[in-house]
Amino acid sequence: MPRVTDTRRRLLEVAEAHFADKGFEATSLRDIGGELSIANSSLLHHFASKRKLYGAVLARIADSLEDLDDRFDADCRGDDAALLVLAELFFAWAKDHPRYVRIIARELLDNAEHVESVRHWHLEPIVQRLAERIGRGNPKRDPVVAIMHVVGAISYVFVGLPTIGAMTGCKPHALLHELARELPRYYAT
Amino acid sequence: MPRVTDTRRRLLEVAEAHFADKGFEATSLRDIGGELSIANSSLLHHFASKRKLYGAVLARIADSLEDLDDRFDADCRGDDAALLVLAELFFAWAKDHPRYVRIIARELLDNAEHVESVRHWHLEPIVQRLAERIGRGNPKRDPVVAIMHVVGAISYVFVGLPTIGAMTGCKPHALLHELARELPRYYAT
DNA sequence: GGTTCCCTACCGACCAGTCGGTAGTGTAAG
DNA sequence: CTTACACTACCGACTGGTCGGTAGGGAACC
Repeated sequence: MPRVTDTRRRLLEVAEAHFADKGFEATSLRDIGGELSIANSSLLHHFASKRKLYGAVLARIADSLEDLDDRFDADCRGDDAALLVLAELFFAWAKDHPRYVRIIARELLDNAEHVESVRHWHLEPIVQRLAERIGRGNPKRDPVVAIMHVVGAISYVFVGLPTIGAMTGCKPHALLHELARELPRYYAT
Repeated sequence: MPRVTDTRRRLLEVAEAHFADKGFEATSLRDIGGELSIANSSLLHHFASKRKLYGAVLARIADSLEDLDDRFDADCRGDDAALLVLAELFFAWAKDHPRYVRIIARELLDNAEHVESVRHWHLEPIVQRLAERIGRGNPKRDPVVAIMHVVGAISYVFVGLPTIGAMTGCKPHALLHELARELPRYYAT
């Protein structure tokens, strides 16, 4: 078990930013190391390969997703508006971790590796418990479709925010505020 | 104006598939040409550069988007449920052109170039007319947020379909059918 | 106190391979 | 003869990854 040195932590942070910005393929190890004035050979001393480094980034996302799941469990207790709770919770999570949202979106697009990462994230049980709980509160909606709808709409908005802002002339911050305000209109029981 | 030879058309088709599957960076000209047993230098005879080739793919998407806009104009005449019309129309479009959906999603993620492509697509006036029309029918919703919501949710579902299907054990086709059936629940006035 | 040994962290040089793109040649059709 | 299209043979730039080597800090031994 390797000690988590400071260098390793900083490399992870920089790598996360680059992967979120440009994706796995378009990011070079020299870019990442260069930002911290570290030779790529030194980077490879901390992470055995580019994929391992990427895996470490994905692992942090998985942890954060489990936190989110725990929070949903806590906030949902005795509440039948589970879908709205999920929407508001996921919105807040996306606002806190826009990079994670981007990386997940890229992972969905590069379906070559998605199976691996999905299994690696232990996501199936989370989604299934989610679906079960939401299905209980909203018997008329397909719970899986509802989850996709919530996560998809919110993720897409966060990913496309700068583009959409530039296109419509709206301030990104104002758009986000409006979306948050209107979530009940879409996801109330 | 170059004549649209058959080779050029086929190259465009293959390029589109590769760009949608793996993205711009991860796609090599040799991959594209190889699929048609054409040397990469021959490919570069038809398209002066990789970016130009990608640009040609984007141009086809722009054409298709304008068609979609025209159809929206036609279907919307005298209808105040504009948002639902948009949702159903976009759903059908995405089903017909899943590759386009993926390429647009990638374009949103790689915001380095998005400004260029958005301007290149003449998308601003389309979105603005859309927003105006939808704002008229749904005075209580922010029209821009509503458009993002529709396009985002549907796009994300299409992009993530194989992953989501594998995760939940649902058949992708069934999920799509359910989503289409439930659109009014989310987007009726 | 030295000496020796090992360890982690880091480096520059280098590897084989791939990338987008160029130059020059051949050839079949109009 | 010209034009369009395809080829082979390259090029320089860059990629992830390997290699041998080095600086420095502890710990064990004489």
